[in-house]
Amino acid sequence: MNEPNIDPKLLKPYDSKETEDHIYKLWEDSGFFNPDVCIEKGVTKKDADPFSIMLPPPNVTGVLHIGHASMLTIEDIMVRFARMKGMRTLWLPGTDHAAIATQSKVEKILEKEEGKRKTDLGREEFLKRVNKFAQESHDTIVSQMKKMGTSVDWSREAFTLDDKRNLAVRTAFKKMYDDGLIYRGHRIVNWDPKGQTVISDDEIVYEERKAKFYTFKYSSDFPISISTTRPETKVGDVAVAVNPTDERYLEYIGKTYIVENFCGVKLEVKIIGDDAVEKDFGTGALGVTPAHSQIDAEIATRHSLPTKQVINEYAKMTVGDERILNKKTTEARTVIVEWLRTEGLLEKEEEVTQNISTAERTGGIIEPLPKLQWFINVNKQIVDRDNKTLKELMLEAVRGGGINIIPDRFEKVYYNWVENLRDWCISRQIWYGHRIPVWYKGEKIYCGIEAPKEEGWSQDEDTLDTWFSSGLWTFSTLGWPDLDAPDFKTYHPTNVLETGYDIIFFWVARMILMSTYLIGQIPFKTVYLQGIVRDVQGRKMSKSLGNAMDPLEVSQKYGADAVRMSLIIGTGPGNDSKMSEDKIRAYKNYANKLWNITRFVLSNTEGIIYDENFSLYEEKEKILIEERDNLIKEITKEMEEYKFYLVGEKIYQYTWSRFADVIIEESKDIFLNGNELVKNSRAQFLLNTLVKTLKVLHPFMPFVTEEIWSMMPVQNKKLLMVERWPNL
RNA sequence: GCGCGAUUAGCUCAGUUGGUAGAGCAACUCAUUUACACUGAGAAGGUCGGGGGUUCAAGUCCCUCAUCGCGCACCA
Repeated sequence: MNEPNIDPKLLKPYDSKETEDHIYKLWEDSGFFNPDVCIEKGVTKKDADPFSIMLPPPNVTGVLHIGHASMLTIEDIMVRFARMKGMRTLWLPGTDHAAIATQSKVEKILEKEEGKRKTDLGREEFLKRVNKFAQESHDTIVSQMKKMGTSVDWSREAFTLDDKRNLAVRTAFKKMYDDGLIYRGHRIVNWDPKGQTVISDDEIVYEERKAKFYTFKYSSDFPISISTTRPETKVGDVAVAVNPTDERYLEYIGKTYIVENFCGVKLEVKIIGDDAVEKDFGTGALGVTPAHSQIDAEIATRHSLPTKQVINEYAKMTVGDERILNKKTTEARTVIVEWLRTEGLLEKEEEVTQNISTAERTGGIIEPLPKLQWFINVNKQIVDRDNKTLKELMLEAVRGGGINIIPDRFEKVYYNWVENLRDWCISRQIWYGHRIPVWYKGEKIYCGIEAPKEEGWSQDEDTLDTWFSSGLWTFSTLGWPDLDAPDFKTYHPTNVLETGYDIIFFWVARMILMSTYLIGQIPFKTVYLQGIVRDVQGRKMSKSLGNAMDPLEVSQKYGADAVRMSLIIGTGPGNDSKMSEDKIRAYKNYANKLWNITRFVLSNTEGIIYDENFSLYEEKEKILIEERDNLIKEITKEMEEYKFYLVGEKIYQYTWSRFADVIIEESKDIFLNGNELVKNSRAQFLLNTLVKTLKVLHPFMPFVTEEIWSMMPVQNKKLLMVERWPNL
C-alpha cells in the first residue's frame, strides 16, 4: 500500500465497539429521527408522502430479548428505507404497562425479597412499587433499543398508561358505554385463582395433562350414570342432560330426583333433554353444573335451571360437611372419589388426556365461576357504523382489502378467530392498569370521562384488560381523541404494523376493532407478521431453559450490525427462525470485509475527485454498471415487497463475491498497468459503487455504513441515514 | 374434530409466472506479510419426505400418505 492519506481508523480492523455508540449519538443529535426536523432541515419535502409505524410497545416487565431485537431490526429496516426514499417518516416508540404481567412480576419480587403480599402494602403503596419497577424497566429497554440502532422518534415516546393514553382510554370506554357496546353482566367467566382476577378467553393457555375420567351414579337408586373428570363440581349439579333422541333415557326426561346424600350434600336433579349432549360421549348423560361450566350454564339458561355455586375464588369448596367444606377442589375430588368407591357408586375409572385451561401469566388453573364483570358486545349493531357489529367491522377491514396481512395465510386464521369471537371480558381485578371510568352511588351508575362532581360516588375498583389500551395504540399515540391533532391527521392510518404472529388475536384484532369502531379508519394498511426466534435446536428461547440469547451481549461481542443481519437473513415473514452465534460471527466478518473494501477503494482512488454524474466510463465499467444497477433495481422492488431476507443476502453476495473477489481483484491490474482514462473510469466506478452499496446496505447495517460514509470523499454529503436511496 | 405450516447439501435457508437444483455456515485440499487471516483459490457434497397424477418438461401444479411443529374447537 502506498502512503495512504486516508483515515487512520481504516488501517485497523473494524471495531464495532468504538463505532456504534458515537454513531447513534450523531443520529440522535441530528434530530433526523423526528420527521418535523427532517422537514425543517430540508432533507424531507414538506408535502412528501407520510410513512408511519407504531412500535409494538415492549412490556415494562424487564429486559428485551432476541425476539424484540428481531422486531426492532425489521422495523428499522422499513423505516430507514422509507426515510431514504424521502418520505415523511415517523416511527413512534413506547412501552406497555402490561397490567397483569407487570403486576404479577412485582408481586413475585415483593414476595421473594420482603416476604410480603400486595395487600400488606395496600393499593397506593403497591402501585408506587409497580411504577418504580416499570420506570426501571423502561430505562433499560430504551438503552437497549439505542444499542440496536433503532431510529425511533424519541420526542414522541408514549406509554400505554400515561396521562394522554389514559384520556384516550376513558374516552373510548365512554363512547362504547354510551353506544351500548360495553355492558356489565353476570356470567361464567375465566377465573384465575392464582392471580385472583378474571381473564379473557385469549389469555388462556391449554396444557395437555393426564386425568381420570370417572363414571358413577349420584346414588344407588339414581337411574342414570354420568361421567366427569371433576367429581368435586358434582355437588353443584342441578340436572342431568341427555340427548332428546336417546332412547335409553327417554322415559326419564322431565322427572326430578332428590339425592339426599351425595357425600354430605343434598341434590335436586332434573332430567332434561338437550341437543348439546352427544349420545356417544361417556354414558351419553351429562351432569349439569351451571355455576362452573360455560356449556352447562348455557344448558341451564335454556331450561331455566337454578345456578348453584359450590366453589369460591380461592378454588375452595363452599358446600358440604367437614370432609369437603373449605377444602381445595383437588382435595375435595379425592374425598368424593373415595366416597363414591366405598358407597359402591363408582363404576369406571379411565385414564384420559385432557386439555386443562391455565392462565397465561400466572400459570394458575382456570376455575369457571359466575361473576359480575364488564364486557364488550361484539354482536351488537352499531348505528354510526351502518348497523354493523364489531365482528363485522373487523372482518370487513381485512376482507375488503383495506388491510393486507403478510404472509396472507394468516388472514384465514384471523377470520376464523373473529367468526368464533365471544364477548370480550375487559375488567380485571388487579390494581395496575387503567381504572374503569365508572362510578357507583347506591343503585346509580355513572360512566364518564371525568368523575362525577357531586359527593358520594365511588369508582369501580377494577382495571381494564391491558389490551384495551393497546387496541388504541395506533391513534392514542398521535393525539386522539383530538381529531385535529396534526400527527393524527398526517400519520393515521399507519402504514405497517410489524409484530409477532403469536399476538394476532390479542393485539392486531383488537386494534382493528378499536380503530374501525372509534374513528372509522383501519389502523394500518399492512400487517407484517414475524416468527419466533428459536435456538439452534429449534427450541423456544427461555430463561428457564438457559438457552436465551441476550441481544445486548451478542451486540457487544459482534456488533449490532452483525446481530441485525443475522436476524434478517434466512428469516421470512410468519416463519420461525433459528439463531446461533456462528451466524452472527459470519456477519461480523462481513462488516470487516466492507471496511477493507473501503480501505482498498479509498487508498487507490486518492486524488480522484468523485463525480456522481461521471459519464466517461470505459466499456468494461459500463457492463459492470449495468449489472450493478440491475441488482439495485431488483433489490428496491424486493424492499417494497418486504422481502428483506432476500435483499440482505443479495447485497452480501454482491459486495463480497462480486465486488471484492472479482472487481477489486481485477482493479489491481488496472491501477498498475492502465492508462489515465482507464484508471479514472475504474476509480469512479469503484467510488460510485461503494456509495450505492453503502446506501442500499444502510437499513440493514446502519452503524458500519454510516461510519464508512463519514470517510467517503463525497461533496455536500449529509448523514447517510437521510441520503437518498439510489434512484435508477 | 377443523385448519395451517414445514420436510431441498452435515447445519440454516433461498428457489419469483413450471424450463435439467443455489447461497451462507461447517467440514476438506491448496495458497500465505495479501485491501482484508475477521483472507483467497479449488474441489466435494442433493433420487428436492414417500407414492401417484397433469405436462414435451414438476422442487414448483393436483391427489394421497408419512413425520415434525402450530393454531382453533372439544375437553360431560
